[in-house]
Amino acid sequence: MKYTQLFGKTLRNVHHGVKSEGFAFLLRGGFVRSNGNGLFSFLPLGNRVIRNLKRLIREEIEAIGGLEVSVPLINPIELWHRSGRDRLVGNDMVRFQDRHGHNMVLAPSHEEAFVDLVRMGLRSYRDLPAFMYQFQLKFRDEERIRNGLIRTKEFMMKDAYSFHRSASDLNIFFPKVFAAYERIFKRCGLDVLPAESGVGYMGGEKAFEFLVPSSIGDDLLIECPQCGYRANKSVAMGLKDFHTDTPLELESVDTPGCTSMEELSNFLGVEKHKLAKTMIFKTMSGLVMAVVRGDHEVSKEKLSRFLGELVLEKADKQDVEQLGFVPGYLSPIDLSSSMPLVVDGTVAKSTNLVVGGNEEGVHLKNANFGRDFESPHVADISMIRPENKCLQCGGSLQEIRALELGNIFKLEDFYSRSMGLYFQEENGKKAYPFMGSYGIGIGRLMGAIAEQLHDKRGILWPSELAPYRFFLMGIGKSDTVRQKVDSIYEKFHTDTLLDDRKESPGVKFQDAELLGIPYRIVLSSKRNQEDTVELYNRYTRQSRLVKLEDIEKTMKELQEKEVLPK
RNA sequence: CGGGGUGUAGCCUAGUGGCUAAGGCGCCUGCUUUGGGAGCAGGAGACCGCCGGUUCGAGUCCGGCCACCCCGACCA
Repeated sequence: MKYTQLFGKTLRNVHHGVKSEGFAFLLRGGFVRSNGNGLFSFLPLGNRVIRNLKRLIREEIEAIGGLEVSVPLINPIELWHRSGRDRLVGNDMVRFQDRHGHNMVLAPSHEEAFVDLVRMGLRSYRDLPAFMYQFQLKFRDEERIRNGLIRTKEFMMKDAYSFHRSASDLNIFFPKVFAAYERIFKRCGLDVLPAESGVGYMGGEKAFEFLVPSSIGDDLLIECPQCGYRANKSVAMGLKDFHTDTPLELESVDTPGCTSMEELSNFLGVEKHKLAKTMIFKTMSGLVMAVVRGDHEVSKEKLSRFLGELVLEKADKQDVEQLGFVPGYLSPIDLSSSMPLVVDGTVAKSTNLVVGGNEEGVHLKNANFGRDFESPHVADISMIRPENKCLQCGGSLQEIRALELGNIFKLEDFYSRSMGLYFQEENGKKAYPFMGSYGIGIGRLMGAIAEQLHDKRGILWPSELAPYRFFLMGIGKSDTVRQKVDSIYEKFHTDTLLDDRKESPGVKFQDAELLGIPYRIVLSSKRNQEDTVELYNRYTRQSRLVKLEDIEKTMKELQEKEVLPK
């Protein structure tokens, strides 16, 4: 490619709102442009990176048997009725009607569409396993759009779905995808951390995320450096401490204006771990009350897991009042409602907690589980804190901010049962396949690579992802130099960006660094006299002189060899 | 969705209520220059986000709307 024919110029600066350095380089280099909040165009250079990412991912997914297909971005809502997820997903999913008044959605994920596709080809156990993937847009009307490509409304995803005859077949297959994911991220030059994660509205039993530590990530990981335990904070387990005393008598106290744990703790002069926090959540089948200690947060993932159904959100004020509760002073004591009460283990074990009085401005001191309030549902529903110890080895835990790049879910037979996808077993009986689903966000991956792999001058693309492998330029007006440049370009033009601009060498050097092209080849009349060319390595910032007669051979070798910036 | 911030030329910015809205980058023309974002000369490019108000006079003050950016959103 000749630079003069390339669309998308480099920029000297971006406005200071852009906090993410990697994203700033992507903008400055002319890789991407924003077209509105959370919406992006990929320019020729950026699109080449995307293409390379896809090629890399195809190689790894097809190496474990994946077949590439494509299902539509738009789904009839009917599909989502059948799985029941139309009621779980909420406002992330854009719904609309076509001109005939048919209800459609922009798919935020494609489990339903794949189940529907597989239905056409699945009759017998002999048709299993099936493993298919696609690169397809997802649309999620995100409430939290941020950091350029990291969190967008519309994004390309590699999503893969596997269908198995049995749970054990799925269990055998699952680690293969896990290993393929590790290879993919490694080839991208990223040190990812696999971690156990929640399942959200994807459903299913077990899930893992692949995350890269990053300050611009939205996830918190809990890790035990001693034994290697690692999980998303939303599902992480740990040894929680609790305090016990001799139970005292239940006592009412006036607590005007204390509707948060912070206020209550300050007002009473009592540490937060001696308070109990009572909250009401919505689920599809109704409301549920949860009690955790004042210094803890409810994990909706853990609560969902315990209930066996997705916890959607906090109940709103009106719902709470309608049930006869006083917002800010919720109490698990004297529950007249039939709503299930789930009590965190730490609350059940602690003594003399302060709980809401279910009366404006009143709390109750010395509440004790088993005496003042009771429930058969005692479970771990609170998030652990970094100061808690590892459940497996007792070691100290640490909290890591990280960015999720991919995930893998064991969906079991949730979708096949709800959507009626079945096959005939050897014995003639009907059976439902066990499913896995496996995603990687392509744009986010590109953003994460730019974020992780850059220096002051620009991006450091791994060689197999770089838009071009060679940046070729000549210095001076010498005709012989130009001819030699042209002759090299001719042989390597598909993998070379030839900077044929009438710019000073400095400008070209700067842009070559910014674009992160791994090798820069410079010919000049000065060097030309010695019949040598300069070969510069973007990662090491070292250059060496190669004899002109050897340069093509050297370039061929460099084309064959994949290199990471580290 | 909540809080905060910002909207001035393609990009980044300056601009006490007062003349014809300023600078840098980029762009166009010509010449010079060719090893780290070159020099000289000339030139084009702005309904100052939109609507309304205050005022003799608004880019500037007030109100509303819109867009974008940052932060927060489970602690009722």
